[in-house]
Amino acid sequence: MVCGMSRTVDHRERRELLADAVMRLAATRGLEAVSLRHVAAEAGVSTGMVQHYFRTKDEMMTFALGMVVDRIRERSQAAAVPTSPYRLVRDLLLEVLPLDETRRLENHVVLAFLAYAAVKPSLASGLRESAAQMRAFLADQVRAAGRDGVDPERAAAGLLALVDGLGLQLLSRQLAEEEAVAALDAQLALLLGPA
Amino acid sequence: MVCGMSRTVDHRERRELLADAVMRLAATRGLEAVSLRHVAAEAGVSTGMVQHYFRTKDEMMTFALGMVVDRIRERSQAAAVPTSPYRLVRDLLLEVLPLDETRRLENHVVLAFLAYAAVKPSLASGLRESAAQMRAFLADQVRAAGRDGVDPERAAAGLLALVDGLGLQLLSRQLAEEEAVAALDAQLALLLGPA
DNA sequence: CGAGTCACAATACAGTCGCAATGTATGGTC
DNA sequence: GACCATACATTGCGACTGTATTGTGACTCG
Repeated sequence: MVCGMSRTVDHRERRELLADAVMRLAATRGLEAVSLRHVAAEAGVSTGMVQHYFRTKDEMMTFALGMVVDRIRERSQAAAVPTSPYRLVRDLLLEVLPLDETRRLENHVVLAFLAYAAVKPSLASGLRESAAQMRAFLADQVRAAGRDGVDPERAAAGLLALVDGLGLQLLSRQLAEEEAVAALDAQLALLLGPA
Repeated sequence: MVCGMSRTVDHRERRELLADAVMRLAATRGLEAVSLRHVAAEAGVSTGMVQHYFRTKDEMMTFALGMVVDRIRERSQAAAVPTSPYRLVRDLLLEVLPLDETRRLENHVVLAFLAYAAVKPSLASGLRESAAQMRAFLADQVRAAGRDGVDPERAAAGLLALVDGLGLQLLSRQLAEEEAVAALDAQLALLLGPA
């Protein structure tokens, strides 16, 4: 081999395997339960291997968070089939809400990291960028809907906040899934018309 | 003294002193930095004293969270001067948002505990109860406003979610304070009329 | 066919954790 | 003044943490 890549194993793949273990641990037992040994046990490998692929715990955490964020983003984009702005926005936001077990897991992880990122600003940048991206997209769609009397930027920010809050309440079981969807639909009807 | 109260010191007061230290630590360095020793150091006392007033760390955490929730609730009630439903709701929700440093601190703590409570359900009950209480109040006010076409329960849930999300984005500096207030006002105008 | 790099495993280490046990000083009760 | 519960302070312990170090096969390259 000429390039400096690894010889027989796929680094990325291994790191994602470990990050999956991080995610499961964080979601089921909290971020504080995420230690190198626990991650290794959860993934069924030795702690030495974890250290081999992540030189430090911070590196592991950052990678895991990035992976979760990427997955959410990818799934959101996959759900965005170009129909009406209304459907586009609705599908996108529904994809972000924790309405099934895997998304609950992911949102759980994001929440844990969000609380953690308030202390470690290096983690927050990824979150912020991803949110800004989605806000811009939402604003475009609201603008395309062309309802007069609504400021697209403002509406997008409001929608994003609403979805964040709904996700929060879904995670803590304060809201049933239908209620959350209904609340979102009501808001969409107000902003984008009853179409 | 006849009653079984403590002799010279006020238990409640001491516990609140320690819980204040917990809150400062949680807000500035994260929940994971909250240890008996750190709390003791932050409060300027010995770790033995912390143990004297809280038999276990869990007890300390639960008390601290309850204290924060109570403070937020008390301040909200204090802000509720009976004028129009619109003003009532607006003042209440504005009081919940992290718009100054102390409220940032408190919201920060609530967020940290919220992430933690997903794992320890015993902590979540207090949060849930407090939220349900506020939701009922909001629904009453929306009903009193009597805008037709809006379901009060649904609108209250939506408002609560919106405020939660706005708080989240304020904490992570994704939103400026004026933007958050503007988003809230826009939503209130939609729900309660432009009054 | 050495030489070397990669992928991992195992262990050691210094530090911190929650918690329990113990010591002591101080006030109230009789 | 004897007695005792309260209010701390101190110390120690076992478990656990992240990280550094070292060892060991396997595979590649010259």
